[in-house]
Amino acid sequence: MQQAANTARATRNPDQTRQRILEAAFMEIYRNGFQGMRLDEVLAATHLTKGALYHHFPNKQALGYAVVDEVILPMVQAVWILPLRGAADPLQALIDVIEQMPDTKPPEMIQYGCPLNNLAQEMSPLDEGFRQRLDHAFGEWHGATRQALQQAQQQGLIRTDCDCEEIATFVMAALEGCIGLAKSAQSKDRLKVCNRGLIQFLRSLKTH
Amino acid sequence: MQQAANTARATRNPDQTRQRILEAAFMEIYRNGFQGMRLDEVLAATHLTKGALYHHFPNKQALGYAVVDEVILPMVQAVWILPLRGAADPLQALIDVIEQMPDTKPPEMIQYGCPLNNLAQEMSPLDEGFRQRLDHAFGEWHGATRQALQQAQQQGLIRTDCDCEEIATFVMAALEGCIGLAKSAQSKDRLKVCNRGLIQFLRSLKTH
DNA sequence: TATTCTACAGACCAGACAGTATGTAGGCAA
DNA sequence: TTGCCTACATACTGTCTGGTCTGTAGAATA
Repeated sequence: MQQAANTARATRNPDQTRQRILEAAFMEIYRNGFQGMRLDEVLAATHLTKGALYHHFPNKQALGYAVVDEVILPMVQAVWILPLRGAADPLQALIDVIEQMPDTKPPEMIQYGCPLNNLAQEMSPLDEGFRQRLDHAFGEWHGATRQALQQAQQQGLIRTDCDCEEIATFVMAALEGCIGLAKSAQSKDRLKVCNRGLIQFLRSLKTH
Repeated sequence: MQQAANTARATRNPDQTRQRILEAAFMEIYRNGFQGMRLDEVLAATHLTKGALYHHFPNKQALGYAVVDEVILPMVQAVWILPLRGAADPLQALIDVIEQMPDTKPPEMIQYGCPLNNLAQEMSPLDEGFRQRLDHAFGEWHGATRQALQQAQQQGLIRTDCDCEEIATFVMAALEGCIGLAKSAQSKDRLKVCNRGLIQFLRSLKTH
């Protein structure tokens, strides 16, 4: 039995359909994790059906991979990488991004944490495909942070004995830790307190 | 139909049976997350059956709660809290615990991360019962860390302008972040690099 | 206009999985 | 010894879920 389904179907737009699926899948993964994501929920959110989903993606895993590549990775670039580009004072730019985070992205960030880290923590030990994609995103982020630190170092803003590579790694880890702890407490205050510790660390790198 | 099951069944020991279930459930949760844990796998690991499990626990959720209270919480105390008790130099004791971590607890810690944080990240937004129990564990840990810092402060080992409460929170967050990043990379080296950053921060608190 | 292909719709299926219902053997009390 | 309760074993069920299969309307093509 076949009816006209949802009365008015706009002219075909497969790219947009695919994008809608990706975004709905992202939200489901963000809220429930990849294993917790139900394809039926994604379809309900998009008002699509199995046919559409399996036309665009061969299976659940491929959908998950696409969410990482096409949603999460660009998100990381927008939030953590672009704001550092071409900053006059790279160290201050980094501090600013961290300081403003609690207020620029609530309340989802507090409630559900960091999409990148969530998925990395869940899937890294279970699926090498996920791990590599997520680790690649961390790599991009790390590169941008390291570059900002190195520029600050060249400008004489931070001490010359700082290992920017190492510090960039630690900054990423600390940031994810702060977000994670705030999520555990479901408290924006916790995030602010935690971030203050990180900022204190960054300031301790400054040449006095 | 009833047979003697596994030939020799030791005399009844319900407490031990319960403990075996708890430990197997912990391992399953540790590896796959709570949502990913399959009761059948727990039973296979313990060579028990549904009857035993549902005799000791009313449902999967209750089993999860018990794992937090009776396995994970004691584990946190053993790893992060007891080593700080009664240390002559509390700051150094803290640094030691962090520094030795990569070598005292591999390779599971690298592969699967921190049981406490894993579960907190997965379940905090989804189940308030989990969240409260896990947040309580973080609270215990935080208290011990703060106390160590305050003692160090009273001993004149770290600066008086340090907010020990705040720093303890950040130290926990940074540690979980380091472990998480190492897990994402599946690399012990990453953990060492990351921890070095944290230790650098702790040393920066010292009175010079 | 006829044909073909794309982009879906919707019914269906098989396996997995939490939970239940029932039965029973061992130990303890009386 | 009898009766009872605890500590399990085992078969079973309902539901959820990823995935498949078939069908079809619109657009492109010839």
